[in-house]
Amino acid sequence: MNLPPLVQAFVLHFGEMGSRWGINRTVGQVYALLYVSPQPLCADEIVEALGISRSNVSMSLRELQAWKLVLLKHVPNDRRDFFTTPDDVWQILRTLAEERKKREVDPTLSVLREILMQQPASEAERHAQARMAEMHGLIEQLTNWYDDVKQLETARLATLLALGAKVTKLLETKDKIVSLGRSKRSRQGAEP
Amino acid sequence: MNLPPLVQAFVLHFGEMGSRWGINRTVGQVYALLYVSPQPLCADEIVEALGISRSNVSMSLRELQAWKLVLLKHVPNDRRDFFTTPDDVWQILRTLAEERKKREVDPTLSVLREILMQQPASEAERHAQARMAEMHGLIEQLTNWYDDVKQLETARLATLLALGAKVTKLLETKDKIVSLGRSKRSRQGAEP
DNA sequence: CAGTTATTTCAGAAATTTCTGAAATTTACA
DNA sequence: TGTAAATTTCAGAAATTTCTGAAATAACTG
Repeated sequence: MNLPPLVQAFVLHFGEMGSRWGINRTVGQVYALLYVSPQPLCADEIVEALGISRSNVSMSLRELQAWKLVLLKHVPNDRRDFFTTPDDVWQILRTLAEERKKREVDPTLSVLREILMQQPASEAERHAQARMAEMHGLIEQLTNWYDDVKQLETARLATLLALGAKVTKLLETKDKIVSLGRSKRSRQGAEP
Repeated sequence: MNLPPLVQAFVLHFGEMGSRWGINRTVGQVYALLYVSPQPLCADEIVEALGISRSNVSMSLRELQAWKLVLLKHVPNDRRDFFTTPDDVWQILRTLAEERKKREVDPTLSVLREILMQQPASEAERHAQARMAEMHGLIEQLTNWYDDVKQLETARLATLLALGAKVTKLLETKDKIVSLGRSKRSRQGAEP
């Protein structure tokens, strides 16, 4: 690996973290490298920087593109493919959330729903279904929130984050606001 | 594997999902089994239900206990250890969030901070640092929000979720409320 | 205490994942 | 077109992770 020390530290850390996330080490490193690179890189530059095989780079890039975390760029008068990461970190966060939801949360919800449709054949199954219903309910609440919030522009999202828990305090004392808020949409009772 | 079909479907799905999360298949299955079980199970019951070795069960349980996702229980007049999952799904969510933060987010923040302290030795390093600073800022905003929100009791947390994006809409039109909320900068601020 | 049961540890086997080099395919342009 | 550069594919090698059985340890019981 042939990188400025400071970049190397970052790339190595991302590699480690990658493994914890089911993403593999190399994929994590490639992403990290592109993320901090001042300009798009071509595959051979990645090979050079990380000291891994050309074919491994090809597969890692394909994976990252599937996640929409890395974009193909073309440089004029150069046949090679170049790659970058989107540069708005908030956008990156959105993409990550969306893709993880698609791959992990949605399939889980659909398995749960499927199971919950079935007729329990024993007390054990009845209890299991009740537990799964709790889990299903929780995930549904979370994804409803997510679906609602993901459409906010960055500035508003930042505002919402900054506000944090204070929101509920406000609501408690000022519940006319609640009813005002509820006029638009009706989800779970927000009453104290 | 020797389980009611409906439970088996759930256990298998959790096993699959486990792999995607860096958690291994067996650990996921053990968790799922305990989650839906009407009463605590001992290690041999898990061996029996999942058809895996006793030693594998022992290691999986140890892992789950380290994550605080599984608790040791004792049944009167029985020397064996029994295991359950906490039954409040919201509590489970909190635990999961807390542990993942501890293992993944905190170390990343500290690596980033460390790197950002250093003097860049080139233009490439300078740019890399700027990118890392953006990432650091984003993570910090998210963790601040999380630290704020995690202390809410379940009912309030549910309220906040139900409200979703509507919060920011409210703020826009009624920004005197913002300043009211902001008067107690830190969390927990009890309001008149 | 001796005997019994329960649990953990750990070396190596088995399974899975990752990575590579060579070959095949695609692409661009002369 | 033909050809050379760029990229992808893929079979198997290498590395890593997971799992097991046997042995060690610990915990209880009579």
